[in-house]
Amino acid sequence: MRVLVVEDEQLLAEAVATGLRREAMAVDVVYDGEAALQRIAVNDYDVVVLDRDLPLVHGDDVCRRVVEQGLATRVIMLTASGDISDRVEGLEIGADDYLPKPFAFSELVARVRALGRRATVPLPPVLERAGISLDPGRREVLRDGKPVQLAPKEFAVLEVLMRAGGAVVSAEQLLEKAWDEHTDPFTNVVRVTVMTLRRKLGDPAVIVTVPGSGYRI
Amino acid sequence: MRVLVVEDEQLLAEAVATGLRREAMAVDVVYDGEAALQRIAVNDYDVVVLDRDLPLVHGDDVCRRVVEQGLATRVIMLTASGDISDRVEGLEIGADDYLPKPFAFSELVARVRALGRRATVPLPPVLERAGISLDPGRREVLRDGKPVQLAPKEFAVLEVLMRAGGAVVSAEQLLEKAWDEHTDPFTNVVRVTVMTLRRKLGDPAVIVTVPGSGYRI
DNA sequence: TCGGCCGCTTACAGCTGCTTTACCCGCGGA
DNA sequence: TCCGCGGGTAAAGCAGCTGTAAGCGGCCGA
Repeated sequence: MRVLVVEDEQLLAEAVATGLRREAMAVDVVYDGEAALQRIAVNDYDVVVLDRDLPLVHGDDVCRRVVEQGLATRVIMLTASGDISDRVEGLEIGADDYLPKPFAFSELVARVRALGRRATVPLPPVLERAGISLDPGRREVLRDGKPVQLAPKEFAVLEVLMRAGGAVVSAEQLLEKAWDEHTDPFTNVVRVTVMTLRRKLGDPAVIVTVPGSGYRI
Repeated sequence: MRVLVVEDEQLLAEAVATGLRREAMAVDVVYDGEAALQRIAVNDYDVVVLDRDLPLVHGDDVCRRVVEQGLATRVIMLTASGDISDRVEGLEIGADDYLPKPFAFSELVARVRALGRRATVPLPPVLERAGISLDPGRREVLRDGKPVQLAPKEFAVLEVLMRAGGAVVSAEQLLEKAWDEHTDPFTNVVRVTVMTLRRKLGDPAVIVTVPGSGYRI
């Protein structure tokens, strides 16, 4: 879990950071709103622990920016006063949680954890065709239900062919999608890779050659 | 909801108690720390409203005892000052909430209610997969039911892998999620940490490497 | 203050897989 | 018949990835 702590009071900021680190979280610390915006732009945080009263850029504005950009990042606002109106304001701005100072540390940990749990990314769908099942997320290929061990390049080529959905894919297109741009255009790699792929996938053949055009599943 | 109010200033104690009773809570009142410990040992309170400066036994000690005994009881500390040093101390002791005097009564009610809710809704976000059980709250890992001792970094890496739900996680992603921004991008830590993790988790292997891509559970 | 654990780096060995090279076959047209 | 071309296959070299050992500084608890 990656966390950014934004708090101008350095003593408190460090205390919070070390505490969270003890909970096995990866914590960055900044002391003003401007630095916070920079870090958020660069890194993909799960949770931002955000003081409201910040130098340079106010905490509310930092929070708004996070919400505007549609990031998966969650925000916990810290505020000096325990006023209820503050809480309502904070949630209106788009914070996901709100914690009045002074707070119990265990409380903060629990809330950071709860927010981090929400940020789960959906897995990409499994591609199926002609007895082949290819799972891009798990990097796993099944032939008639049996796992097949593929090298990275082989996997990449098969994935391109599967995504083409039965259409013919030329060797040039395969080079373009499965290799980077620095490869020799007169290379033989595609033929070799397709060959090993065919061998590993076994009979009956799933990759057919379309003479003069390319390959197809 | 069962509440214990511990406050040596009898006038204030009774005022708080009647106020909470009006909110349909069952409230007991004691005026010193020793009496508080007795009551806590006997009754199963949802929330304890605890003054810090108490006769006989200090509020901090009462709070520690509650935490040590692993009770479901939540503690709200009432502190005379909203001082920074108080806050930092509070982090260590383990109270669930802090309220600086003087406070608005509505605020106290809101917090007691919030804590009571949380007590009834225990969060069980235990991650399970492939014979591994990981409890983020308790920072505890079980392999086939047997506890495994992990260093914080090892725990963080395992947590990221578990949350990925069987998807492949690249070394870069692990760096991103389990380390902070001060790490060298060309580092070798991931490999080393994964190695020690594998060693500690024992056979059969749960973390498999996907060549060229990363790791997967 | 000391010892041990933790996190990290460095160094290295083994090996896998990518790529090139070379060669094969079959086919169609001159 | 020969030649060129498109395509398949085997082998080998090499680069980069991966696992592992060893060591070191720092922090924390005894």
